[in-house]
Amino acid sequence: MMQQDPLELEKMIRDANLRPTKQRIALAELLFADGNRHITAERLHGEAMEAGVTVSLATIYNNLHQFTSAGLLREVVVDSSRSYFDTNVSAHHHFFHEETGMLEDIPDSALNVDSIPSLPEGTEISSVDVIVRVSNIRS
Amino acid sequence: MMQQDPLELEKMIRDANLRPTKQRIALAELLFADGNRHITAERLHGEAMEAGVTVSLATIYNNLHQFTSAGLLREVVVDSSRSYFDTNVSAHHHFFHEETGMLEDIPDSALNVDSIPSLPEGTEISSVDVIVRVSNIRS
DNA sequence: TTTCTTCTTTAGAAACATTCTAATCTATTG
DNA sequence: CAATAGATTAGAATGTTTCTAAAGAAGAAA
Ligand SMILES: [Mn+2]
Ligand SMILES: [Mn+2]
Ligand SMILES: [Zn+2]
Ligand SMILES: [Zn+2]
Repeated sequence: MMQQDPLELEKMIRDANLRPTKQRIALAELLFADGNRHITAERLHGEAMEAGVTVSLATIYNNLHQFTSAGLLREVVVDSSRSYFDTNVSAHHHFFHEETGMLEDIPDSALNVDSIPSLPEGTEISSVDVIVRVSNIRS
Repeated sequence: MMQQDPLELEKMIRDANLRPTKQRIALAELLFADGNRHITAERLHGEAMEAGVTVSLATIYNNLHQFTSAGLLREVVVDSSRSYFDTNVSAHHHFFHEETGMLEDIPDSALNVDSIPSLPEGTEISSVDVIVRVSNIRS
């Protein structure tokens, strides 16, 4: 994504059939203005507060899901107690830092999933998610 | 695992430095007697009730975590709202059926993760998890 | 077996992330 | 501006998991 221009963000929001409200624009700026991000609802809420934007948690969740439906975000499942949202919607996989809870992209070119086996009868692939869980080397 | 003999289950429990209580043995039977399983806490609780074993949810969680610590189970993260426990602790990956929430093993031989990229500085791999999410083909 | 200690189970409360409700507010359109 | 559809919000509710503290059961010692 990597948009900075508020006008481009507004266009992006409109193109998703959403109204460019104050809150929505502010969240889009936090999410998309500075390159790729992996963020939880709670952290986005915290950043909005820090940025002086008062926005409720319900609105955070509403917008994260609406952006996800519009294909502007994807949800990454790495933790059974929290949802992560990824501004990089192109094909790629992740390192998950177990100590910090941080997600880091693995470029698609750097990891090959070969020979996916025959799928269960009557099903089609929805996505293939690879999570490489890493932890700090204990000395 | 695939043990059936209650005595073997008791030995397994003792080897994990746990006491073979009524509840623990009953849960071990449900988990390990009939081959590999992928199960949530809530469903295991339901099965215990059906089997006539009264056991609290707290005990279900206690034992799932204790079995996991002992290497008898592993936790599989596929859903940001529920934990799945897998009786197959050998290296393998999973199909996740999005409609039903069921997990299915992919034999390790049937899927290769090649060329794992260089890890972030100072980290080591804890695990590599591949989830192939599948859904029913919509006709 | 009795006693002692440690581990285990339990009900219920608490924690926590997420979703829902329904009232209020705002953007858009005519 | 008026009308409408969409958005935001506080707070309640939900669902899963964990915690607390008390009672119960298992193993060890005598
Ligand atoms: Mn969600
Ligand atoms: Mn857990
Ligand atoms: Zn990513
Ligand atoms: Zn499995």
